[in-house]
Amino acid sequence: MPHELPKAYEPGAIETRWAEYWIKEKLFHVETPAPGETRPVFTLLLPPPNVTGRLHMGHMLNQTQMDILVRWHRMRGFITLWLPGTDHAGIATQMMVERQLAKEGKKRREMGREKFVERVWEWKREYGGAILDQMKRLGASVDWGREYFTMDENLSRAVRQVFVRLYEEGLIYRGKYIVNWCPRCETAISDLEVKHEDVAGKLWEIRYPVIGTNEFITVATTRPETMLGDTAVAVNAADERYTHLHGKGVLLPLMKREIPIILDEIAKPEFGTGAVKITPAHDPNDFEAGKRHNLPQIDVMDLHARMNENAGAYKGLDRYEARAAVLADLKEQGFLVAEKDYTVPLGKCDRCGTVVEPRLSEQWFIKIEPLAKKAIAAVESGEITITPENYKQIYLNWMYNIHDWTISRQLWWGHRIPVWHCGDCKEVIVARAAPAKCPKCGSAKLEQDTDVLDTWFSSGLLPFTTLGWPEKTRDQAVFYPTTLLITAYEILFFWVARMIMFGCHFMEGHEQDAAIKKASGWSEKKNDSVPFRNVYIHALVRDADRQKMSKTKGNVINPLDVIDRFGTDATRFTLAAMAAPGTDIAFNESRTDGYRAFANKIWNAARFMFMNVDRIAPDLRPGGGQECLPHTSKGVAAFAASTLEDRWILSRFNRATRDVNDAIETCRFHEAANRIYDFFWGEFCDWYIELVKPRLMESASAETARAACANLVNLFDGALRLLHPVMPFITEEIWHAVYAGTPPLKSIALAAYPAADDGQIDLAVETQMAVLQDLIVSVRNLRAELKVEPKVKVPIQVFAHEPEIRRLIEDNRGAVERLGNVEQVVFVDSSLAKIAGARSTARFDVHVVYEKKIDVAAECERLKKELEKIEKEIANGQRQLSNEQFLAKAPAKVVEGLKARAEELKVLREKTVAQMKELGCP
RNA sequence: GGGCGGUUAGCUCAGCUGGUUAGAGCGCCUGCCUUACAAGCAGGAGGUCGCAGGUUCGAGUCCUGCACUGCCCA
Repeated sequence: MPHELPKAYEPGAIETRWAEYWIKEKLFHVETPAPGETRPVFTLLLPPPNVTGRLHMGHMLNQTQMDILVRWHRMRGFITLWLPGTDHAGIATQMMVERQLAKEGKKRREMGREKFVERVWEWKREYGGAILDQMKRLGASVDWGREYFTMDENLSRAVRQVFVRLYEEGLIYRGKYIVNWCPRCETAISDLEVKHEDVAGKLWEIRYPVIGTNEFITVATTRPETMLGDTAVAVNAADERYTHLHGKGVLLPLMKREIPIILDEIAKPEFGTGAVKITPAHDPNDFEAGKRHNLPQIDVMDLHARMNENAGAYKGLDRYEARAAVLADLKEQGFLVAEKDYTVPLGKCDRCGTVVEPRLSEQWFIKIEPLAKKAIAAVESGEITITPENYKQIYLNWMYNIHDWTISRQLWWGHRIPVWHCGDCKEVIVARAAPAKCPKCGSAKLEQDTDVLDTWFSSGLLPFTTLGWPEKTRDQAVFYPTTLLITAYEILFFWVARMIMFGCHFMEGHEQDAAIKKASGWSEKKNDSVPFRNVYIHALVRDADRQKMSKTKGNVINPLDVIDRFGTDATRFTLAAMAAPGTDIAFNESRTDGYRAFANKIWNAARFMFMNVDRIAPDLRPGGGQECLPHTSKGVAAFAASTLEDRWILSRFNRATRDVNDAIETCRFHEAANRIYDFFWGEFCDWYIELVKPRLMESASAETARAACANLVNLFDGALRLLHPVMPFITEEIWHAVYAGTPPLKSIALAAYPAADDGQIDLAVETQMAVLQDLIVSVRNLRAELKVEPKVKVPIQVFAHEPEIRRLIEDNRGAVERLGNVEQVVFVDSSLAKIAGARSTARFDVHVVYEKKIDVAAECERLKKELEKIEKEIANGQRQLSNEQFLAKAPAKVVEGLKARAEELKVLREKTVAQMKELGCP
């Protein structure tokens, strides 16, 4: 196959083609491993995107990181399972479909539950796969054969099972409490779904007449409309201002209702007037106070937060209209004492932004404490690790202060609560399947509870329900606990914490297949009930100005747009390279543009390689496929290092390999990405390819050329595999081309990931190469300074301090001449430091022989600066070396290093001073 | 009110357990179409690491306080 690659890399077509290929070939499908399997396992659950969702940058970051880890493990020979799916997203989906209906002039309630739910399913079938289709563009190597949806029958069955078991264990209860009620969504929501916000508001002081006196008691409130439901006024027992009113009552204005003055801690003497109104049906604190004092609960609003019949004359008004009306009436009747500016904390519905109304209603709750206990233990004991570590404390703090969880939602879309109510005897029946008749009275008049469960209730179960629970399956034995969970901080409580609680509870006693557990490196873990061994929390993606992306601000960056412009690989690389743990990512397109250039660089390096292969050895293949498999091979086995640059690049490759593996292992994606970038561009392209060129030229012998070509191909193959997890598309494309379209495996994704061979790391060679690089850079630098015409080759003089340095330069004079644009290298026997326009290092002096006069003033300026730097460093070093404490306490390595450096600095100073003198610098 | 972060080059960010000379990308300046790549090559300028103390032989890195800034929770 001739390797005719276009001159510039065009990601679009290539990426689409491979994305389709990977799916069509089912490359990432994992069959259930049979008993006796001894390979290690890596399991990852994709945080299920919301079925109504569209891919955003957060997803892309999340999935890029997961895909890097997944591909890396797969290439290292792990049985690697990445489970994709979507979440039914109760409120969001229902809202979406209601909006669709509204356009047709239809209403949910007119339609009826059954028809509505059918309509949602239709919607789901039509649009629900959008986000997963978008994911395919990213190259996420998930097992599409195991895709799930939280409303699937098997997962729904598991949800019912969980509900019933928790109920039987006394961990689910039903009761009338104050909950967060969204009047727009017409449902209760959990604490976590309420977003708090401070807004400018008012504090009103209202006076209530004390019965049997001429006095008034003044209360302060931010919500005057709720006074219609007041059932007491509270004062603090210790507050002497009110001692004389103990035991008395007040006449509630507007309602003309007699209510008591009670003594309760809820009244803080230092706050406002020290007296507070108590509205048990509309405030969580008042609700508790009401219970303490056996107060009636008067609900004055309906589910739309409109005033109801208990609100007397205000019936039918919206809560804010009622507020205005109440205030006007109070003012008119002389009860309004004051109106002050005040910052009011408001709770808003996370989903729709409506101000939440604390509402008294009957709901289902989970008694969370027993579950939380196990979830705390799992993290405290280290059975689950959380990275970065500060999130561990955040998680624990939340767990310690956890409240019971409202799990019922007044929605139609979701898992309907498996509870039936007997129409005759009012018996409550909790069952896995619909009962035919009431077990208590035998009545057949049974009606299922109308509520559904919080979406997070079902997603909290996914780590085990996706593996077949409640059946005991082989999949569970192999893949549970999952290895890792990668997610954003935002859902640490919503999802991560709940998975831990449910996992530790329902999988208690579970044991992972012992051989696989050992092979995977988890022998030391004692608890196999946890849903995952590790949690990695990644940062938020913000816009280039560090602003949080939001639709209202209009600063949302659509990853697919970025992909269209720069390619998936470049976008993935950007996210990887910027993903330092713990800091948010300010997504900057200029970065992506830079990484597109990187892809282009790789592309052109490949073109260079192919150009030579086609000419010199068209039959050449990397190591006969040796490096592809097995997964235990190390280094670049087929590389024949015959020259300095060969030994150098081999050493650098192994070093990079080692660093990259370490970095990925610990989720330091930015380090992995940068390391590969530096190696590929800064070492392989900038130096190795340039150095190897002479051996590939027509003038070289066929044998030499073929050997050089083979090295190039083998190294390139290794570099592609090293890069593959981060840039899967371009690496796949070139890899297939390297094998002329007939690779030993279906995909580079199945080839072995490079492992470092310490035997191929050679520090001495790296040092030698550094000297040569230093020399070449010095020459280029001098040429630029002397303004030598770019095309003119000039001779250089070199003085080497030591014979071995001289030998090194002699042996590689060709390289110096080529890369330094040098006509001839002439060695001299004494220092050149004094010569104007020479460069000196501790190992050599170099002088570019060229007539043009140098700019003395500029050169003096440069030397002066350099001398200052040297002097400063010398002073620093001397201070330390003359300090006995330092000599005694610092590690020998540091002291020796400093001494050696001091020697070098001395030489450098002498040379610099000499040169300045020679130039006649002031 | 409680908790957690951040402040390093013009911009966006690295800098792991304190150790010789603080790095990258982009941008900027100079010069090059050197037959892989102008999405490129070569060279260069640019930082008292927010401020003030402290610990240490040694601090961008650890501790305390302050300033500014962001986020989460109630």
